[in-house]
This record gives sequence, C-alpha cells and structure tokens, in this order.
Amino acid sequence: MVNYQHALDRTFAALTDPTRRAILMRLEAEEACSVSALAEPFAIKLPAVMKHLDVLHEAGLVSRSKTGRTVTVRLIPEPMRDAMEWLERYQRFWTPRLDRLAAYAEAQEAAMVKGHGL
Amino acid sequence: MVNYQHALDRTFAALTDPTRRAILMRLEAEEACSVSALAEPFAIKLPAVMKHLDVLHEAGLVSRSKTGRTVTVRLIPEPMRDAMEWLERYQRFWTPRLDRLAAYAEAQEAAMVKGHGL
DNA sequence: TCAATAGTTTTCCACATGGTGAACTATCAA
DNA sequence: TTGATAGTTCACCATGTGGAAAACTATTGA
Repeated sequence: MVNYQHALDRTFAALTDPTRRAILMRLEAEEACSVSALAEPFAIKLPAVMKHLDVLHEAGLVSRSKTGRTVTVRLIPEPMRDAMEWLERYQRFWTPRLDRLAAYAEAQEAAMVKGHGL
Repeated sequence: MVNYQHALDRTFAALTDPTRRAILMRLEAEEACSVSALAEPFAIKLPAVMKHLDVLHEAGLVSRSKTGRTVTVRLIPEPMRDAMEWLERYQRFWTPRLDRLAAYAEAQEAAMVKGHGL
C-alpha cells in the first residue's frame, strides 16, 4: 500500500522532466540504446544525462547492462502501466460513451428516488 | 509544442505527490469541496495544503471559487487526459492485441445498446 | 460589536533537482 | 604502450519543493 504509493511517486516524478520523457520515447522506438547515443540529441552534458538515467532507473523505468565499455539502456514499461491505471479513474470525464451512460444511470437513479417519493 | 510540453511537465509534477493525488481522488468522488474539508483527512497543516492546491491550480487540475468566506475547489480533469494520452504510447507493451479487440468490441456493443434506447 | 470560522500570506527551514566543469576508470584499437 | 572512446563520480551552484509557525484578512453568527 505504502510501497505502491511510493512507486507511483517515483514514476510520476520521472515523467515530469521533458528530457526524461524524450529518453523514454526514444527507447519506445529503439528498444536498446547506448548512453552516449541517448545523450546525443540533447544540449546538456553527459553527467546531466547520467542523472536523468539514474532517476529513470530508480523509478524502475529502464535497465542498464554493460558490455565492454558501452552500457545498453532498455525500456521497462511496467511502472507506466500503473501510472495509467491510476489515471484511468478519470477517464469517465472525457470518454463520451461512459459519460452518457453515467448521465443515464444518474437520471434513472433520480427517477427511482422520485418515484418512491423520497 | 513547447507549451504542450510545459503543460505535461506541470501535470506529471502535480501527480507526483501522494497528498495531491489523494486530493484529486477526493474531488473525483465528491465534485465540490471546501479547502478545509479537503485538508481535514491529512496530518499536515493548512498552509501546506494551500501549497498543494496552488500546484494543482497552476497545473490546471482544479478550480477555486469563493462564496462568502469558503472556497470551493473543483476537479478539472482535462490535463490528466493529456497525460494519459502521452502514456498510451506504451500501452502496446502490456496490452496484447486481443485485449484491444475486446475493448473495441465492448465499445461497439455499448454503442449498439445505446442506439436501441437503453 | 465581537468572537469564531475560513483562508491566505509571510518567513523560515531542510532537502531534492537539474545543471556544470573537472577528474577519474575502463575498454578498445593502433 | 598509448591515445581515443564510453561512462562515471565528485564538488559545486541555483532553484524548486514540502513542511511549519505566526500573523494576517474577511466573513459569519451570536
């Protein structure tokens, strides 16, 4: 319970930074990337990228495996699934089908209540 | 484009804190809440809650409207929709194709039912 | 009018974050 | 062996975040 919250904290925190989201998007397209390949598109220096990778790693969103002198970074998507599941709670607000069904259900309920003179 | 990124930054940042997520959940269930009613379940003091509300407000996730001396806080779910849409990119990693087909079929069925005056 | 209630603002604190430059380790290749 | 390449670590800085206490404003009800 508490741990679950903790994990969500880290996940959302990791997703906060645009550089980190860009890294995740890159890994969604590319599957396996070296650290310097990941860093190349950005204006920031390697140590900064390193820190972002640390945050992503601590959030359980990437794995790092060393072969020779290069480190391969891979996406671990599971934590994002939990984040999405948390957000799904709010889907009813923008999903028209569910909206209308909910409105209908509400109207029915209201009618019932009225009908029973409450 | 840049603004969009900015908005997502704020959204994910707002979702990072468990207190803020709890506030959003409360507003999902309750629709309209006063500041002190929102603050009541937490161990932290009012000024801290105030700061959380500021963050949520800056992220466009809640509205505040004053009537008399009480301020009513309401959920604005739209930014979370954008966050979900960003995350949907990764759905393919955990949603087998059949799941998506099932969801589609379910939606179709619901549409049919509605069309027939349910 | 006066006290209680609802919120806000201010000042302060400890700590996290995102960045830098410089120095370091480890591996590959000439 | 020696130099380039890949990555890491360290010390530092400015800024942001989450919290508290205290003092404040504004509204309501007795």
